[in-house]
Amino acid sequence: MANDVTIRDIARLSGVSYSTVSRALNGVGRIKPSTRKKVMEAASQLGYVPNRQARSLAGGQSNVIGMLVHGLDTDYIGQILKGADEELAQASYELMVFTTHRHKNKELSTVTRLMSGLTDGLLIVLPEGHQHYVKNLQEKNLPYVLVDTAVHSDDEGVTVTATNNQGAYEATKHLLNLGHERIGFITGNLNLQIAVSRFEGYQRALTEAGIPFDIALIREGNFLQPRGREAALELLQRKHPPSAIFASNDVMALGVLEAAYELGVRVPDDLSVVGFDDVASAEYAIPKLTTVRQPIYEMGVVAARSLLGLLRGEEVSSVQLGTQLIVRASTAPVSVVENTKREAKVSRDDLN
Amino acid sequence: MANDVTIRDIARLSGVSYSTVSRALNGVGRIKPSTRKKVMEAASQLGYVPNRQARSLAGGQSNVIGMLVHGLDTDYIGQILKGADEELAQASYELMVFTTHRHKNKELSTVTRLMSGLTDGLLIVLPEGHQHYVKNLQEKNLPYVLVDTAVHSDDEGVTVTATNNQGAYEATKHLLNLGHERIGFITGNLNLQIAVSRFEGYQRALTEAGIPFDIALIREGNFLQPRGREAALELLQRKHPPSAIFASNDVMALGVLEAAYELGVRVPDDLSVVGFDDVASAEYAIPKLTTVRQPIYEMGVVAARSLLGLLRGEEVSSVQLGTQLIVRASTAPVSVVENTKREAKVSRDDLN
DNA sequence: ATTGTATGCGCAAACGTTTGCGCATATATC
DNA sequence: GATATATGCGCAAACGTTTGCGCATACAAT
Repeated sequence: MANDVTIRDIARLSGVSYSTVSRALNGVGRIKPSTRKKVMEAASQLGYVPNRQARSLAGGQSNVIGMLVHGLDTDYIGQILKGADEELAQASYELMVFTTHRHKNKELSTVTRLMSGLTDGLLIVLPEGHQHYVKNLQEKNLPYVLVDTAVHSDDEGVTVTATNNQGAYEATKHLLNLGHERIGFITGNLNLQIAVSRFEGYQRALTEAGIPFDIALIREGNFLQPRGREAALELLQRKHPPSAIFASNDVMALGVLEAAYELGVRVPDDLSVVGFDDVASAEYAIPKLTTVRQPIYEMGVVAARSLLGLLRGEEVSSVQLGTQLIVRASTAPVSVVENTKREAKVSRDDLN
Repeated sequence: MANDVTIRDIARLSGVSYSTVSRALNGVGRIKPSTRKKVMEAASQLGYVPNRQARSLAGGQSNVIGMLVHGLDTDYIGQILKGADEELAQASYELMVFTTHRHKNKELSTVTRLMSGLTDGLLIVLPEGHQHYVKNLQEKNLPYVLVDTAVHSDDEGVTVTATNNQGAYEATKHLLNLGHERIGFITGNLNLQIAVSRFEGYQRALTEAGIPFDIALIREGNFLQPRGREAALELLQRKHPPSAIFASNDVMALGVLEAAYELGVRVPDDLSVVGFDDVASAEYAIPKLTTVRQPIYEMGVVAARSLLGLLRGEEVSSVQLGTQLIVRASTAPVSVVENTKREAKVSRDDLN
């Protein structure tokens, strides 16, 4: 608020006009290198900090990137934020976080209008409903990148996603390699493309192994822990329970561990459990959770990098980042006892 | 960027001058109620969204609140953010998150200068180093609220904190009531005032119960999980281990659970464990963790509310929010066996 | 030497808003 | 009914920046 140094102050000190100062600072237009140097020195001597509002008002860049998230309560968002933040910092962009739930009752156009001008570009991390924004943003030609969001057609924009299908495939294969044949699966919220992809990866691995897909081993989940617990309770209390459960995310997998603990089912002795994401608590779980690491931090980094590319006017294409199976203590070879028990029961259970 | 509606458009539609529109919108200055109504209607009809940069440039408010955090990787920050965000949303303020680590190499004045103008006020959530900012902000008279930060003198500003001392006191008392007398304690990072407060609360409860403070049961921690595990391993492998361990935060308590698991020490049968914070994973832990719930979400809410008060020019005083003991499954009465074993060994161990 | 062209820089308008000042009208006071 | 006061509104300046345009100057080509 108080006596901040402006480009006029720099102009006075360096003996040029303020428009020259602007050009020197931004490196645009013709300017004599020596003049530029002189101006830059004066600027740093005075400790000049550009006024972002004035800059953006006058049609320049605001050097602020907006990030649209639905809420801030998950570790998942935090990681993406962190990745994006650190990448943007290097390009001296500030990051502004907007939560969308708060605007629920407002018009979408309000949100986008608010942001154009305020921000130079947007990182959109919305599991659903992004379509509503996209059209608006394109009209305003505000550059944006969709993070962890599957799109239906290419012209919805640049996306950064993870190999959900492949990750689930590999996790399932890991269980198959351990000798598991009856593998329970708890889906995510199937409205979300990522949940569908993971489910498909699971099915693909089974098919490839020649194991018939058994609908009785599938439970629909919602990515939340209580549902993971309930689903696991159901699966484990069946006459012929699975020897492994693959949950579509770690939080639900923790619910599976909880259910197993309640029922006295030992993990990994009696039951192998696999999650997805590799959130922090996956490593703190007891036993430590085998999971598919999703490079969420890197997704933030890559998304930021892509957006910066768009801002520079470059051609940017969508990116899919690889997932990685992290084998910890919650998976083990299927026990022989379990195995024979299953063999004996299999005919009866099939009627179920 | 594109044809946004400005106050001049509203002026044209409602047949008044644009300065009248500004006054109507902001509710300042004299204006005829009927005119005001007319303007407001025109504004909403056109879907007007104020241009924040212009507003702030012209000396008005930006309606943006900045939040200063050191990083975004913890659930803890996420909760505060969420609380502040939702409170600010109601007052139609936007929240802009700045991470400070990124500015490490820059001058502090750069950060504060950047923010004045861009933001109307600041929420500062920095466990340490806030002093450097405070002076700068006061000079610029940018209102701010310090969250979860102990200050040394009142004129450092308004703070919102939790009753760390009392919370630790109650947790310790809970263990004492269960019959525990040898209670291990893992401190936080003792550079931080909150860690010191928790330690003092622990000591206060012991003193009050007439139990001598035993330095051998104290381990210095750092609020991180691996250190919690190591500290617990040390304590549990003593000749005469404690029957309970109180860790200064949940993450370290999870480390304690891990250590107990590794050593085959059953929780809560052989060892009671208490944490502090009540982070999400405290409830997912096995067994579910008894902990001191810190109202971090509410701290965000209250901090935002306080800041809004400051912006309105009100007199605002610092707030201390209460903590709450959440008893879950990781604590139990000290076992008789354990008890007798202790009695028998106590003389020998005292030499240690 | 003269013209042409490239280069360097300044002037002023523009971005959308707030707000002090002044003018006109309405209301109150005698 | 004249004067004083309150109220409602418009004008224009200001906030700090970018940028199109135009003017000088330098250098190259003729």
